Amino acid sequence: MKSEKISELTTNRLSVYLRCLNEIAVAGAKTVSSKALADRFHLNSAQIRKDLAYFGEFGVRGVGYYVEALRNHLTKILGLDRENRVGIIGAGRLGTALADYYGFRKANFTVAALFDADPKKIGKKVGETEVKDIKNFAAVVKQDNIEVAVIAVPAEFAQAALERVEKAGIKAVMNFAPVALKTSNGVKLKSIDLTTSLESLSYFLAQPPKQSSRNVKPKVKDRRE
Amino acid sequence: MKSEKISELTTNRLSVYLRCLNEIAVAGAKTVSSKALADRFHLNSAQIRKDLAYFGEFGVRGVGYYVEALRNHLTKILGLDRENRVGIIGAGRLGTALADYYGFRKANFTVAALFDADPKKIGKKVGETEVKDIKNFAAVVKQDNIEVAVIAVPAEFAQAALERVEKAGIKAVMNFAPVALKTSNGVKLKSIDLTTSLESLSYFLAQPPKQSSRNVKPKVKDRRE
DNA sequence: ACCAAATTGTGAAATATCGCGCAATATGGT
DNA sequence: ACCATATTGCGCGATATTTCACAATTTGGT
Ligand SMILES: NC(=O)c1ccc[n+]([C@@H]2O[C@H](COP(=O)([O-])OP(=O)(O)OC[C@H]3O[C@@H](n4cnc5c(N)ncnc54)[C@H](O)[C@@H]3O)[C@@H](O)[C@H]2O)c1
Ligand SMILES: NC(=O)c1ccc[n+]([C@@H]2O[C@H](COP(=O)([O-])OP(=O)(O)OC[C@H]3O[C@@H](n4cnc5c(N)ncnc54)[C@H](O)[C@@H]3O)[C@@H](O)[C@H]2O)c1
Repeated sequence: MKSEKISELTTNRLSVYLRCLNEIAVAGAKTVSSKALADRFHLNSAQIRKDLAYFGEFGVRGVGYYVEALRNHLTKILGLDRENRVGIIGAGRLGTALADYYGFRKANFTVAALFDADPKKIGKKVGETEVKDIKNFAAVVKQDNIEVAVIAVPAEFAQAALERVEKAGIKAVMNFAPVALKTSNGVKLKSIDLTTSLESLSYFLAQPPKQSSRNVKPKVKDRRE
Repeated sequence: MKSEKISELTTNRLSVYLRCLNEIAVAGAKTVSSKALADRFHLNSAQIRKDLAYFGEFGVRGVGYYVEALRNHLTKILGLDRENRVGIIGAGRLGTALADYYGFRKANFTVAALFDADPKKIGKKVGETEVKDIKNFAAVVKQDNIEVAVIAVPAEFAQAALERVEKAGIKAVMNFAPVALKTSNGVKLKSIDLTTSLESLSYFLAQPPKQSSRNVKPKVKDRRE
């Protein structure tokens, strides 16, 4: 067990490991080796052992990892053992699609409210979730114990939305607007940029990596998608 | 100009640079320096110069980069100078939200068709786009010149969808299902995993970085989101 | 014509991340 | 009890990526 900084690449992988452990648990296996886990993704087994070792010695030499025990550890490490209450800003196509995404619930996230500025949308329900006036954001956050914000408004309003979120004291934000946002200190911002992902695919089609021995054009490396 | 492998981190940044250049062009500036670009994101200017230098010497010493010229170069490098035709598999909440996402059009992507297995959805229209029977996937791909597939089906069907996509000869795929997919050689897969992103936020809330009294010293590193 | 200021392109140093290889240790068979 | 096999934890070298730092250019002022 080290006391080092944990890279986000590691925490992302922990999430993937946990998902996999859940499947393995359902399948009924009691233990799993780093090698067996590694084979499921295209990962190196040492990578997995190292990721886990940052948080403790969970494995048993000669045996592997006890599935249930490791599952519990990862659940706790990732903070999935307590409810995370979420507010989504922007009740548009994306915001409403996210509002009842089962993946939220699975990770112990509950969408407590949607927020919008459009009077036509305010007061409506999306599934179980009510659309509230963005003007009341801070109050609703306080009342409903919201700790996580999702920004799903058009790019030009995203920075303002973020600032509102920060003023309300929220420390974890997921942003879908294709724009670089500036956060204050201590606020964790995770941006998911579809445009960039798309354009990266486009690059691949435009500049396909050559297979031939005498390649002149650049090859694209392939890790970390 | 080097003849090295281009990392995906670089191509992602190119996309961000291009977006920024478009804004700058609208604002009317003729040239821009790597420093000015870097200040817009939280990037090092040398990083930008190096990213660009992989593809040519686009800058002028003492001056910077000509906005229009660089914009054209990046557009071409990223393959955004030609239409990319897209098929979305899964006409559910996410698939339909994506179907008329303006970010697609902006990057010169056109959604040619949605595909679903549900007879109730087949034949319906989502905006301009018709929902077609997934069984006819290969034929529609051929007829409509589809080059990019988006997988937006439940996780348990995603691998099968990918195999169908590969059989149809498609080389670029974006996947939203929270599952590790196996691709054949030469196929570019870009997975966007909301669950993992969410859980990474949860980790941050559960394990807040320690702060020393004077210095804000994040325990979790923050790059590459 | 010359100089100061701005700014690129890039080799080299600094960091960050990954993967090899192996001692340590648990298990099961004999 | 001993040995063969499995498999972890981890030091350390290998790769990948970022940042530094500076010579080389260009521009504009005098
Ligand atoms: N639709 C997609 O598939 C998709 C995919 C990836 C990213 N995005 C991005 O996500 C964001 C939302 O996309 P969308 O397609 O859902 O857009 P949308 O236009 O359907 O919805 C945006 C919503 O935000 C609301 N809004 C505007 N200003 C607001 C404010 N200040 N406060 C609160 N609400 C406000 C609008 O009333 C609207 O309901 C955009 O930035 C878009 O680029 C969309
Ligand atoms: N909804 C979200 O906000 C969201 C966000 C991120 C990721 N995802 C992921 O995206 C995927 C789709 O999510 P969703 O919420 O749109 O689900 P959904 O249930 O609303 O839609 C899934 C659609 O796929 C269709 N489908 C099922 N099997 C199919 C097959 N073999 N071929 C073609 N179509 C098939 C279904 O008929 C349905 O229309 C899931 O994997 C989900 O985990 C969803």
